[in-house]
Amino acid sequence: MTRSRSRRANEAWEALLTAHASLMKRFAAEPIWGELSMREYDVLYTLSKHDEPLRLFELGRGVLLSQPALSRLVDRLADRGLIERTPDPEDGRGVRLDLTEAGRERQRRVGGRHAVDVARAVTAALTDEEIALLEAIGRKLAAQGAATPAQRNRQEAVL
Amino acid sequence: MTRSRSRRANEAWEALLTAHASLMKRFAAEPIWGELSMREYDVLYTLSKHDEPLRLFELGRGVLLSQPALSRLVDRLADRGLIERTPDPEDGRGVRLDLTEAGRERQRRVGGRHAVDVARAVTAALTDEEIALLEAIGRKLAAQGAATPAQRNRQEAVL
DNA sequence: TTAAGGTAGATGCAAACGCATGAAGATTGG
DNA sequence: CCAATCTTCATGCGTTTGCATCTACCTTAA
Repeated sequence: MTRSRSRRANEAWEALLTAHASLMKRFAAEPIWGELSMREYDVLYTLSKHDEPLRLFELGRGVLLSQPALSRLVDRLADRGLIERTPDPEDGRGVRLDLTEAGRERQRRVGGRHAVDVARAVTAALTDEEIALLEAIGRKLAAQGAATPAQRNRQEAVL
Repeated sequence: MTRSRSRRANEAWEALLTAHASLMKRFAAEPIWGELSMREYDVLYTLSKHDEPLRLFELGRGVLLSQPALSRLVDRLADRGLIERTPDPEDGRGVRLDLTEAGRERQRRVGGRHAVDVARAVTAALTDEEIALLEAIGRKLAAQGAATPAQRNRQEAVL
């Protein structure tokens, strides 16, 4: 019945969490980051993946950080000249974020070294087939996480 | 050649990161946590998995947190009566950490609700086979992360 | 035995975070 | 058209984090 399937789902999730924590520690310990924290790098990397500037809230979808924290993280990166912040002409509330040339260059430098470490760790642990499966499974899970934005009006509605 | 394999490894890792961030946000948004942060819950959960008390540094292996931060997080949980902290009789430097009855009870309560959410998300996204694969792959990656504790004496040794 | 070096955990302090809230532009319904 | 509501981002403030460092204890080797 469902019992076993739920249990297995939880065990798989725990395995994912453990893998995440374990490898993140490993990567964080590598002497490749320079002045960047991993979170800052994550933001630079996300921006580097997109050609058009991103809105702050779009950036927020990919980053595990509260909106105010992200807002200030972007502040700092802008102060350091790695990110350009311009008001969105199509939405007076919004901000358009883009890498500066220095930011793009910095991302490439650090990203190149980091990619080596990632490849080393992942290929050492998994076969080609497992790597492909991990990517497919990760995408499915990510899609699931993004869905169903909210339906929590129960408790509040009652009071 | 190695090129493609490295690239695939990086894409798989990115998929894992995205899945992690996406689902963590989802779970964090659930109204099940009460007075606990997810990090605090993580510590309670880790302790609940072990019968004997854990050392602080053992706890640290599973938690993505610096040693001082973990030390103080445990402080707070002890102040709240959820964790018991006793000096290790076999190692004068060490501390033995265990859940109090209140801590165990709190973990069970929150953990039960959380497990439901995890199962819902994971089973909605994956087949039984994928769930099994995710668990196997996660364990392999975690083992890889834990291995090779350190061999960074190159740069330092040179100077 | 004891000096040198290593490991476990705690603490001072500045930086970063989350929550609550605010200001301002967008959107929607009457 | 405009009031009410929602969305986007910023800011005040108390809490938590990380880095550097310290103390205390363990281990090793001479």
